[in-house]
Amino acid sequence: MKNAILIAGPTASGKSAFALDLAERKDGVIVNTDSMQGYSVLDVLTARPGAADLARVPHFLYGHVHPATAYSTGAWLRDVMKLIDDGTLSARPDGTLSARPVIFVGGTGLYFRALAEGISEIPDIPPRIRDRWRYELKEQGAVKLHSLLMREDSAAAMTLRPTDSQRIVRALEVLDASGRSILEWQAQRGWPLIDRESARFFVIEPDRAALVRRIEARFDSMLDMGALDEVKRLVALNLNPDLPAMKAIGVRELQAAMAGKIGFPEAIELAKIATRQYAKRQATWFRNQLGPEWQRLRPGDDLETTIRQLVSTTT
RNA sequence: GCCCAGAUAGCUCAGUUGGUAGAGCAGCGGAUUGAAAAUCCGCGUGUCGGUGGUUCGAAUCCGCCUCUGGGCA
Repeated sequence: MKNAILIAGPTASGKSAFALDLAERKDGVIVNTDSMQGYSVLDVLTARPGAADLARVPHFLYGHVHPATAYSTGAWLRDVMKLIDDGTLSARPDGTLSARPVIFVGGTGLYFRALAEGISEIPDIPPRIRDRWRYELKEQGAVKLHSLLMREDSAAAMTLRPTDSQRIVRALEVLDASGRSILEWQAQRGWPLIDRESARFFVIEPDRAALVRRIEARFDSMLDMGALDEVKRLVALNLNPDLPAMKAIGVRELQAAMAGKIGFPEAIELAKIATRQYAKRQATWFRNQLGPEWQRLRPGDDLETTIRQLVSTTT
């Protein structure tokens, strides 16, 4: 896909507004590049674009997955591929097809990497095998599973810390399901879905202190917008608390407060802290994992000028 | 006013019989190939309330002062 525009940024950095403004002026469409905004129910807590935004510009892959589903980088990539292949992203309301600018916006570094650099082709893991290893993790703990991996696939084990539960489980389930080491699979690099030459890469890097202020104000407004009811609706689904949607920031905290385990002021403070810590991890990823093709938008940079240049250069 | 208990990292607190201090949380830095808002790693950031004294040496013992709780009036 040619002329893609990628916009990455930490939570509450204003990237969605930037993308919306740009999409509207370029007659473009927006594709979600965030692991949490794909889930339905979590409208408020994931700061998903609201009805007014959706009416201005076509948005894709927002709220299209039920929280009972364990969505993933691979599933997202397949969803994007489908949108590209079936022409959905290029279609205009009048039915004509022409190159419509596609803007990818979100905060998940791994999704951007998969999109722009590709990800190794690895077969899907049957649910039975996934569940088995996650069960073993709970039963035995990460260190024991790491020892097991060391016996079965020592090369992979040596690239992982014995405490890194998630990657250990991943290595074990890939070996179990495919009979081959995850390292062998990963040795074959994937292909980017976008044409890198014609793409534009932007990452918003806000001042940390200013971002903290925005995070706190935004969580307060989420409460005003019904975050508590949203958590109630999610809890009513009675899902496994290990599911990714259940790990959205604010869910655990507000749930604990509603159950009377902690006070509401404390829950709110904890959620704000978790959001700050998340923003910090995002900043670390963007700072160190994104290549030189990414244009860094620092505080004080004029986004309006950036948008004008984009509008005038590419179509 | 008197009595008691406190005052140590941004916060909550440890600190043995005197040897210039350390935990948790917060914070900062880093890793990151299909649940990534996940998972994991590293880093202590200090006028020990102030002041005078005892001592080779005081967060620690003594005096005075300041502040904060609680009690008695």
